[in-house]
Amino acid sequence: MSDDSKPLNFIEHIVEEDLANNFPKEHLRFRFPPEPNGYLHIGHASSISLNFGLGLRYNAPVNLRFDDTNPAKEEQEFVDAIKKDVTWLGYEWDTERYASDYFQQLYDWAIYLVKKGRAYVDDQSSEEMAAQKGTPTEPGTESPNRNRSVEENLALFNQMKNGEFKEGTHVLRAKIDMASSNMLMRDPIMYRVLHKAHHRTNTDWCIYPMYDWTHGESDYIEQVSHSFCTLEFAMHRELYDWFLDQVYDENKVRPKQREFARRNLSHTVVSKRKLAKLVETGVVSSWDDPRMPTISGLRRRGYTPESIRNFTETIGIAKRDNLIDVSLLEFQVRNHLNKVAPRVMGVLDPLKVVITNYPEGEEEWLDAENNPEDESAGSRKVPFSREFYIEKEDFREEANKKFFRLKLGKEVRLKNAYIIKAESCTKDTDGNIIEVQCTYDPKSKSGSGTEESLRKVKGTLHWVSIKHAVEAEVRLYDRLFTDESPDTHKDKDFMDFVNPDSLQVIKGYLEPHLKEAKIGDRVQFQRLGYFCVDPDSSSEKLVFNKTVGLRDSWAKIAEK
RNA sequence: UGGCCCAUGGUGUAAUUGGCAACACUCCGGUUUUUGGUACCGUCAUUCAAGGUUCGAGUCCUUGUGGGCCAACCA
Repeated sequence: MSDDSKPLNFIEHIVEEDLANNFPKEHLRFRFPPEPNGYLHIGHASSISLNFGLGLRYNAPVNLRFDDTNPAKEEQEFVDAIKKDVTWLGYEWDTERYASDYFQQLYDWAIYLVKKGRAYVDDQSSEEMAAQKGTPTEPGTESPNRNRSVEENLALFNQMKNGEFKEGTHVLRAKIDMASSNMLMRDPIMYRVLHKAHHRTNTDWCIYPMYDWTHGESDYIEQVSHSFCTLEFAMHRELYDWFLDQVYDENKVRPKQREFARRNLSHTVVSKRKLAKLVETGVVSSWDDPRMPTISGLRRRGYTPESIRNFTETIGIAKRDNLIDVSLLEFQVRNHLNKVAPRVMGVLDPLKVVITNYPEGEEEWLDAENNPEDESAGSRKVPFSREFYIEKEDFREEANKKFFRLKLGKEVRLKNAYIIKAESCTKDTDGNIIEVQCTYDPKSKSGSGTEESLRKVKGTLHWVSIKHAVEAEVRLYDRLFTDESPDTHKDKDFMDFVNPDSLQVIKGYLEPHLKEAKIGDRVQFQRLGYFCVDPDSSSEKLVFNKTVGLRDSWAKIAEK
């Protein structure tokens, strides 16, 4: 089911071309193949929506395959996290596969290659082999073990398998071409000895297949028609094809590897190794710290699956190097949250206001619209009283005409409430304003329909009645790195660019019904931004994360 | 010194495969607004350079220039 309303990316063009050349549509099959050695990040989101998107587009199955060939780095914890993230993003895989499911088949094929004289056991040190490998400009030299007899190779490989050798002493290599201009073709390693327990096969094996030997054959076993990976694997394609040639049966689908450019997001890093370092060094609290570009971090930050999917869709996929500005990502959350997040009022930097002509002890519950973008969201009641908070930055003793907020002698509308006028203010001994005294127009109540209520005043402020306010911890986030591309500097480490002020924890005062907010709830604090309830939150202590601010054109005017 | 890949506004992608350079974001300017939000309108590139083929080139060819990748018992 192809959707022609949108232009195709180059990957889709490849599939379309194959279809046009009579590749049977029902043989289309894709896969998303993460290594379970860390958490998924925003870069993976692109690969996920590419592969699963293709599945949806052509109604073809997509496997979730764990590339688990290195027990030294992989853990069940990561398998679970990856499954959770893919599901959360809204995709369904056809079958859950593991490269480790194919260890026996891979081993049998390896024996077959040995028998064909296409693979041999090498017992040199890695240093020796590296020296023989040559350089990109000079051909390598052949290993003295390259021409062992089949019998000897079989025997040695069997000993490797049976655990008779120590790690690092023996490998199985493909016999290809030590003079190839492609370094990967210079007799690459297929198996190494690793006396480590695997998270799924435990100690069944002590030899483990390398990526190149595993990946293409796994695609072949699963009959994946198109195997998409990132550009750094482009050189691997020749090897991928060579390994396939060894076992390929004409009657089966032959997987095709093609490469696309990894997506780079500005002001962050997307490499598991670097993300792991941020966690290990305590720069962030965990893999799901809301500042992390991981899927779990974005989830905790308040991002929606829709916004991430829309992001990957709009940035597309291509082959050139890129540095995607975070503003493209932020736009997508704002865009989605604008439609679905209930509006509430919260004051994060409080300044007390007293309405001198409002009866002491009185309170009234005013109607407040939950979402102007969505009438079905209904309304709620918000308590109003003589004393309330506004944001400090919303009051100035005096200011120019561009300042639409509260200033002495001028009027402003309190959202969903009354028009008030600032009469005077009091300061502490340091000269800081600590309270503003106002009068209000009792006939100006929002929604009352009176002439006064319809008066236009330039500014509208959010507020929270002090007596009714609920307190909450609010965590504000800034970009994790001060540089837009922290890991591309040859002379500096990415850790040098860590933003020391990426987290700010403050106390906020919220309208009372937020006491009922549940973990994961997303709201808009009007005029401030989108926030969500953090998992650290409890009935005793509310904790909110700031997802993203609203567009703020006042900030730009104020700068001038 | 070898091989492979890439080059379109500030950012990311398109361009019916040789036929008027489009979309989204950002920026700037404006309209609407009981969120300085949203929505809406408008401004912002002749496609890295130089040649060539062609009636016609972002698209094909050549040569440059610039960038990325390749020598882990990682994936």
